Amino acid sequence: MKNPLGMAVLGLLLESPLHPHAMAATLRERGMDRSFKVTTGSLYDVVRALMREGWIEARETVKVGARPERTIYGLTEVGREEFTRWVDRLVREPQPEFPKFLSAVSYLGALGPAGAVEALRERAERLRASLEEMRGSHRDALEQVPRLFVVEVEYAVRMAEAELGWVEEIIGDVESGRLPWPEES
Amino acid sequence: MKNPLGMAVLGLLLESPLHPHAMAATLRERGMDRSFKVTTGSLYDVVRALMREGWIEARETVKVGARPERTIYGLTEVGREEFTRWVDRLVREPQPEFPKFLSAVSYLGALGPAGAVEALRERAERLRASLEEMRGSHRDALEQVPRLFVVEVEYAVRMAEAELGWVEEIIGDVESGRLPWPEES
DNA sequence: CCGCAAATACTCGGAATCGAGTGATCGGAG
DNA sequence: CTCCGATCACTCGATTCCGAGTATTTGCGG
Repeated sequence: MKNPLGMAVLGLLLESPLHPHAMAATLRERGMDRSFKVTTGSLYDVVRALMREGWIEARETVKVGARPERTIYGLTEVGREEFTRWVDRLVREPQPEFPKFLSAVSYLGALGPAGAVEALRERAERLRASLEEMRGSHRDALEQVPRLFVVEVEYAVRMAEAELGWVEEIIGDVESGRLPWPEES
Repeated sequence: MKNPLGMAVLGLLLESPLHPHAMAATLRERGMDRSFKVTTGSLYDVVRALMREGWIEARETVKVGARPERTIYGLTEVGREEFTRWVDRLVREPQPEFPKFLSAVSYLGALGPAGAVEALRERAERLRASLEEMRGSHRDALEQVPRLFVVEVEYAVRMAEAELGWVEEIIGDVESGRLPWPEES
């Protein structure tokens, strides 16, 4: 059980039993798909895995019309405990992450000074747009629910701001020569 | 071709032809394994994929003693172009990322105010340690190579600082009641 | 000169991932 | 009342990922 989507499922079932499709729908409705990569395929795999571990259980299988059956899953006592343990662990222990931008920056040299500035400018632009959007949805959400339920957006905003700041600084450094390009290329 | 490790391979071959094992060794030596997830298994898959695309080619197969053969790969003209395109694209377009901490923070509520503060404190501690280490290796590296080749560490440091700042702020907010826990839990 | 840890170089198969596909039902425009 | 697109609910298999395993060789402490 390494897929964070499993954590999201447990978190949802804490409130009430659901069937997989409803889980995906709810996660998307609440904008949690910004925090979790929720793809249908993986979802069903994850649910099966949680069953195997005994953290959730099938409550009932309902058949409406001739559609595929909906199996409704609920949390077990163990699942409730594991959920907390899971959150706690991920909060406590920073995991090594490999964002694509980090990879790309490692080879920034390949773009040449002009190309690098060009590309970084575009990134900055896009970051500003995405920040705008995040701040908007955060404001909206705050009118509906307590702040605690939106802290993850505050975190995302903060990180995006930091990245934007760094990108702008590097653009400045390249243009001013504080970040020189070693000969050729 | 989505695996960033492919980009790292192209970047290395830009300098000189290598065999897979040497690629892994070089990447680790240079500390690039902080930017790329370099696992042997994936490496050989990635090399095969790059071959399929025609971005690299087998140069020679050397047999030393009774060890497994080493196949040495070199960049093709297409590969050289694709490398630049790849870097450019990843710099320009922010990709949606799903760091585990973001997932965890979404369910911070589950820990209760005291538990959350406890866990966040530990994270802060670990972040400070990891920052210390990154700053050290950045200083060391700067004496060996031009700044351009270490910008990715500057980025990583900046992001870690931002996260630490946010974590400390949230701890303060919980303790001061600026981030209240909605009833129960 | 003996043994054993580290380095060399890769293979293999199980597990995880995911998107495209399937086929049914529902709502509503005409 | 009938057609069509959206929604419902899930399955399937191709691809990717990766760690454990294999088998040799080199270096070196005693």
